[in-house]
Amino acid sequence: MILASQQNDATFDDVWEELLWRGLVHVSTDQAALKELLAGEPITYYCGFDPTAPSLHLGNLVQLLVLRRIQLAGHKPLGLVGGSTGLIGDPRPTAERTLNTKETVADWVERLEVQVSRFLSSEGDNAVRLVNNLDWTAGLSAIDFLRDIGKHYRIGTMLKKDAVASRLNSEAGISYTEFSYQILQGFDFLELYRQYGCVLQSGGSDQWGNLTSGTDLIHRVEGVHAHAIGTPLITNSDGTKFGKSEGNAIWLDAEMCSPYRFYQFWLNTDDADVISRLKVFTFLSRARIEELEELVEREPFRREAQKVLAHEVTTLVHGADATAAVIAASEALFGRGDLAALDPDTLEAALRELPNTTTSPDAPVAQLLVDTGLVSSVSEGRRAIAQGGVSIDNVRIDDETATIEGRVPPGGMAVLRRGKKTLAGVFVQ
RNA sequence: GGCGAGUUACCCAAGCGGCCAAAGGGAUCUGACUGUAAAUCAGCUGUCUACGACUUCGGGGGUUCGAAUCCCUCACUCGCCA
Repeated sequence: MILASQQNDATFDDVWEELLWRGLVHVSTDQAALKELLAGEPITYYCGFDPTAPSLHLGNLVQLLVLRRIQLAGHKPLGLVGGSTGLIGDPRPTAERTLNTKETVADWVERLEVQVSRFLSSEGDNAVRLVNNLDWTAGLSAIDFLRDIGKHYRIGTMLKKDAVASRLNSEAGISYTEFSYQILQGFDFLELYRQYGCVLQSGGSDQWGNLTSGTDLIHRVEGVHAHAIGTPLITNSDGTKFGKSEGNAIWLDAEMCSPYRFYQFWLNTDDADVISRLKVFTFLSRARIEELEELVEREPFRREAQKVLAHEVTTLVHGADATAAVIAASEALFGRGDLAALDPDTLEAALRELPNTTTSPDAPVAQLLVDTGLVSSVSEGRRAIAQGGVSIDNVRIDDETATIEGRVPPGGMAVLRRGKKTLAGVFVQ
């Protein structure tokens, strides 16, 4: 339903021009050749997702949307979930990864496959096809691997890849396992070329070394020029990391990041970033985004662009119904100061959208902060209260040891607030 | 295989027998301002049955009235020499 409403902007010559305008191309192979390729007959292309967690996050969403935009231009996407690469671990610049058990990885693969398939159409001639690189590596012996694939790799080239070089220059060093990662990913591309004629891989620019590993291998073995697109790292203009909220990643899974939090994350986008986010994360037309850009300029306090952004992306990830519910909740809770004026049903629905807890009348406020996840320990809760950062129904709590007695009647409910915008619901028995 | 250096709280990094729950910086969080913004200023930042107690300085063991600090050992990292 949501997929059906998506389309590329017809005012662009082709999808390549649109990708450029949306700021989605940071590096790529031959630009002229890519433009021609994407404007021509349907090609098969892919992007891989490694199971490093039970859910994809916003960084992965960028890739999913790149896949979707190219699919909308008529091309055939392959969604690869890295059942084998997830067992090895892509080298991070800082430190060696901890290996997960095979069972864990297999479980995460299943979860990611479900998520990936949600963002791509599975209908028509260019329906998405899900692939798992474990299928062509599980049976591969170490000897065959070294003879058939390893022989095409030069150590000098491998050492020069940024991911490897930075690790070699760090105290962490790098294991042979992670060092080999680039070969596995290169082999994936070759395998997909052989099986499906896949000639394009997209990924984050931090994956560039792994992307070219594949194009180089295909060229060497098959004599064919395959292509790669590296999307830019999404950054916040204030220098903080994008895609984090209070230090936690924003996950696509509703269990790991509630739709309410997800919506709030987008709503709080900085003015300086909101336009580029609209380009990357929504299917809104160029005309519509330019209109919003003007609104940010003219009436920043209305935050129209942020509202549209939050609405669009939340709908994309969690669906229209969930989005309507979280918007209603947000408006109820942030709308006016007077919560008492809200009708109970609206309030209860809003509180259900928040992290919430049911408690007895003599519960200490500091404990409720912990129960609702607003803080991680009682100490932190007391600290927050001491700093004047905690309120119930917009009445500030000034005593660290306060209980809710007298503040919320038995059978009642209340809004527990920490800071300006971290909220939870409290239901009293 | 040999030798040397190192492993401190979310990150970087001081500390080298008691005055260390551990300097400083970054980051987070809270307050003021505000648009549920940015910038700026101020404050907080181990846990708890909370003016006290308990657990932390790679793991384990030991010396000592007392250890992040000394000794032994294991693991890991970095460098130099083979």
